[in-house]
Amino acid sequence: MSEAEASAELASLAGAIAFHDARYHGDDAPVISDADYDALVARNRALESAFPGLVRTDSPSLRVGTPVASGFGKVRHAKPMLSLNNGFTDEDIADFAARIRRFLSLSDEDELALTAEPKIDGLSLSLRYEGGRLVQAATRGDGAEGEDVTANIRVAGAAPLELAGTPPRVLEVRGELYMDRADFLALNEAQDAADSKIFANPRNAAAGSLRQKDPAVTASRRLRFFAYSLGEASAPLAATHMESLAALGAMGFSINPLSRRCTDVASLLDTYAGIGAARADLGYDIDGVVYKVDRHDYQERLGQVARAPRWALAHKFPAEQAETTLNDIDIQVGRTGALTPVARLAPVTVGGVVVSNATLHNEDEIRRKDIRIGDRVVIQRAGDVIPQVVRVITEQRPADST
DNA sequence: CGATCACAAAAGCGCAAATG
DNA sequence: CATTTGCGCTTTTGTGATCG
Repeated sequence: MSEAEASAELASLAGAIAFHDARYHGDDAPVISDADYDALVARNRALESAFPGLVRTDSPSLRVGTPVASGFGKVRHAKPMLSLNNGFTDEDIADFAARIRRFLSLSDEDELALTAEPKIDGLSLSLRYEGGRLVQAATRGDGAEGEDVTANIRVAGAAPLELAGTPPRVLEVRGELYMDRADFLALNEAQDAADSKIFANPRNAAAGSLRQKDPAVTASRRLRFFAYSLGEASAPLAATHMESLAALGAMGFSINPLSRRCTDVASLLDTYAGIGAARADLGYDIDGVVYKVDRHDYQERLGQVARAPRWALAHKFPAEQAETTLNDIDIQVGRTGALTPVARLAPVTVGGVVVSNATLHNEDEIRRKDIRIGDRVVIQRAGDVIPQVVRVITEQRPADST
């Protein structure tokens, strides 16, 4: 196919898809089947990938709310949803603050206020309000495009459908959807009683509840939401992060009560220690503390690097570790045919979750750590999910067992 | 020019829904 | 009813760019 032919077909596809979008979204009266629509979109995508130079500025693949083959629609975020850089040591935190001071050319006398707030272990959402009313709720997705979960958020009762006071015309509120530990345990008891599947942890339970096709199921789950930042806003709420949070609270959102404003690194670390000490009693899971530059004008000047803002840092809690016995090593065949060795472990509790498998990543990893069947090993949960073998403790091994 | 940094891609787990 | 697919979350890894 020539470029000219491709260009002409892309033009006609753009027109056709726009027409059907309008029928589907605007009047809720589609004139072709979903499958036929999907075929148009797929054709458009195929042509675009064959002729990247021909991607139109009005390309359907770039548009908001383009429905996909099945499940939830896609939503393109007005502003990208970023992730956070991580820090682990006190030194990382000091470096973070120093880097910001340097970037902003602040003198030692200039105040640099940073906020500290718990990093909730849930899923981030972007809630879009127009005229004070919720019009769209979307998951983070890859940061640029997420899933439309509006219908489920409407019934979840976690965030207001209508904002109190006089909100800006357009306001995107971002925050974390999560499930309380108590609600998680109660849900699992109910699931158990009904012979249904048990959820592994509150985050997965929240994610699963949100992805329900039937909003009635979502409505029956107790989901909660902490607002922690803004996306697109037709007018700023305040000049600082703390004041923005207060404004969000006044509009009807839950705001995490442990957020603090600090003016030096020592008090950041104090807050971190305090939140860490309170962690077990919070009622919900957190996996660290997030520091943010308080002043919005500073935030803007700092901008972002890669997919994370320069003005924020996640101070992670140390990974929880436990000791157990390596019973066996299996080779697992992945979806793409990749081979992954998996450690079969004597079950052990790490961070409230019973772990019996851990990834060994690849053969080199096994050799490097000299891991063999029968070893006593230390495992840890990296991040949230994947347990891994950190090191080998004992040297007592059955002969020749790799 | 070697070492570090940034970034994308790939992988795993748990889940829900689609598929066969 | 079992398998596959796709998503959210996270880390690892390979590669390319940049810095000293």
